[in-house]
Amino acid sequence: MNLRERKKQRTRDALLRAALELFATRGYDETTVDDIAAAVDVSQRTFFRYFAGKEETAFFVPRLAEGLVVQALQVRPPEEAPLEALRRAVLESWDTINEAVEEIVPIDLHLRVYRVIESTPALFAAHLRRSAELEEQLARIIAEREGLDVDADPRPRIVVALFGGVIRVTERLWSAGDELSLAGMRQLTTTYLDQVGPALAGNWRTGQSP
Amino acid sequence: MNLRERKKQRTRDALLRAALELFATRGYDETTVDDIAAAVDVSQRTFFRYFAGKEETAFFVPRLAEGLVVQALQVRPPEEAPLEALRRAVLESWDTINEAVEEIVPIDLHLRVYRVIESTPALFAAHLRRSAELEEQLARIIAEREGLDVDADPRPRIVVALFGGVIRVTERLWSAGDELSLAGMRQLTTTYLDQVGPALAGNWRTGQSP
DNA sequence: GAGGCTAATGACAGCCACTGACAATTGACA
DNA sequence: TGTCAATTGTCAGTGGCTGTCATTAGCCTC
Repeated sequence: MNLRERKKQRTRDALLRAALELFATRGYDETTVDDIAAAVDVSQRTFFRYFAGKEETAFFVPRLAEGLVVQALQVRPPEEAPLEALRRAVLESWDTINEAVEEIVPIDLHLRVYRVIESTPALFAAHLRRSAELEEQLARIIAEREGLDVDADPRPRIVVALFGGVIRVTERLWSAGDELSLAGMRQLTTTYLDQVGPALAGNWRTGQSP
Repeated sequence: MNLRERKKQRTRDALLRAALELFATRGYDETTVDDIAAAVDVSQRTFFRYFAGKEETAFFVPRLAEGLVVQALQVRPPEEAPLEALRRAVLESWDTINEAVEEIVPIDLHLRVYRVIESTPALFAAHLRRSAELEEQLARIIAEREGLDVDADPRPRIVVALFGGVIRVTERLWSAGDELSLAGMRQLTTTYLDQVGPALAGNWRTGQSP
């Protein structure tokens, strides 16, 4: 990589980290693009040459994570039931996300930013839209695994929607609590996924609440 | 209602209809607030005195519909299982939405706008966020019906997430097709909800696809 | 290693959503 | 009818984002 490329890379990384740091400390709405550019000492115009918008910086890590989940699901053995495959794919991807990102964005910084995403309406909305797109991809993979036509059979999308719903419920709970670690998230996710069966079983009022 | 109030009401309605009409014909991003204000012959500033933002006009009907769903769920007999109650509440609310809105916004206009919502990234994201908030409300009602603490027991939120997921899958499919009527939506919804059981049943590969 | 080429940057102007402030208008009501 | 308050228009400004064009800076060749 020549000097020019290295310089670009450094500018991009600096902008990214400056943006995330500002979001985490000051808040998303309270951070202007000018602030970010100023922190790296480049013009605002340069920022927009590296990122399509302010939002894009906030979703840098989630974007990588989504890619990992898709990859992980694709290599799951096809004998696994859909929900099982999804569960393992997600848990697996969290094991690898750390090393995949740490050098560009410290994972702790991302966890702080994640809280901002969940608590900033504009970002939360964008997050949900991204999740919807990811779910569409996952549904297609599941359909393929099962040898189904995703546009003719609703079951793949339904299962993925259920799975995604549980994940989102977990994310909300996790980001609202104070156990902000990957381990905590992992823990919560498994216990919540274990509740899917009970939640869909007949009568709640006879059993015991967890 | 005195003259002043009537005038305000007329301005509000005119802005709303002008906005929706423009969105439906020209597209959301291609419509500026100035366009909307000009169509009603008021200043841009006046538009913002009636609506918090451009987005708000697009979600006028969905907003009413959400209220109807909440109401409908609240009066469902508590013996009904959660999914059954949700299903009936939604179908019921669609029966009433027509008369509740028709005089302000023709339902056909809304259906055209709904397509725009689904196909415009910014609006779709906002739609998902609104849905998330609605689901939170529904989960609380379900929890209450079942005598559970929504923050201690994940099951209400999980069931509602599943239900919401199915609804969203149907909405997408419906808005992508060309059967743009309430009846069509209703039809799709019931058939999809009927697929929840099969989707969660053991092995897909043994049974027949619908 | 000087000079030409191209990619990256900065500076500037402009659009659009949205907001605050203030003055002008217009309905309400005594 | 005149006073008061609510509604509106105008203007100026902020922030996200884009197009344009001149300038700068790394790259590559002779």
